[in-house]
Amino acid sequence: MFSQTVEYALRAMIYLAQNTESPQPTEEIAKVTKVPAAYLSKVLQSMAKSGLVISQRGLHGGFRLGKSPDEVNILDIVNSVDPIKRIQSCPLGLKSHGTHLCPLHRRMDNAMAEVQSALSESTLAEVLAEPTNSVPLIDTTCLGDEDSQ
Amino acid sequence: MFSQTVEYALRAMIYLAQNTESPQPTEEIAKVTKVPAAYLSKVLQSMAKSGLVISQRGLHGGFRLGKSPDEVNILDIVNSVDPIKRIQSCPLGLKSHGTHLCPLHRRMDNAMAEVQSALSESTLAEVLAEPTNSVPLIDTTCLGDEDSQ
DNA sequence: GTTAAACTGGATGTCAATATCCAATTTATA
DNA sequence: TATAAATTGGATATTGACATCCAGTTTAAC
Repeated sequence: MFSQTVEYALRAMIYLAQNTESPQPTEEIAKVTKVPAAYLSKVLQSMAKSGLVISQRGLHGGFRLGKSPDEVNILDIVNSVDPIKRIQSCPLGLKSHGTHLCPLHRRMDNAMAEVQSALSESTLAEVLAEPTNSVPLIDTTCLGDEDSQ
Repeated sequence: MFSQTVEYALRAMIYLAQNTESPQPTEEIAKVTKVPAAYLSKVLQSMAKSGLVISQRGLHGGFRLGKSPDEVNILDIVNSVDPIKRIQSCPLGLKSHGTHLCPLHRRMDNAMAEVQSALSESTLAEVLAEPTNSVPLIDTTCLGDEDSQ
């Protein structure tokens, strides 16, 4: 459903939203998010091109968010690395269908529209503010939370 | 979002729902659905294993629906060839998260749940019964429907 | 300026999804 | 029972997603 690349991009963005005080080097992000560092580098470059993150070269460089966490929603991240392609016209190229999708493709496209809608409703800030025992990227087993679900 | 294989499977099932009087050979289905015949053969085999279609070898053989069109929904078809994998537990393997997904993965999984829900609401029969100028697989440009949208 | 940390871009490798081909088998019918 | 139509299963390409590697460039700090 969602590509591995999307999953990696989301993790990296969460990490950067949790660490805004200074640029975070790829190696550090990779370690915490458990993403292959060399590949994460490409994903971050891709997100830098769309302005989701800002890169800083050189000593003490790394990546930081390009926007405030409350200005970035999940769909922005997904679309940055692996855009959801809506069905714009008949996949069979039937001329009489054109942009007026048949009931089958209308339903498939509606499903994708629902995904877009759902993902666009949550910002990074909201995801991180939600009260929970499962904080994204953070393993609390070492913190003695035996009462958690 | 959805694989090419899913698109092919849906087209084939629509075709079989439109032609229930006799088994339809792969070549014929491929021609109408514009799917590579050799590949469609594999897709049909896959759907035969899950009972969505029934194969008949030999002269006048081919494929026919394994169930009535009103007993097959779109999700059944999608799951038959390319199952939607829900997020069952933390993709990072964080023990403290386990099956209690963090807000990020909860939202991604909810989006997938919405897709499942949307796709499960339409049967083949409903898709084909819906009044429209764009009948699935059928190109009406030759029929003089100049008033269509 | 030198150095070490860090990103950049290109080349390359790996693997699963997509796609093709064909010999073997099945089967209706003449 | 001979034949032609059709699926079956295996082998084999092709392509794009995922992943790795490295030489080159940038930059903070000494």
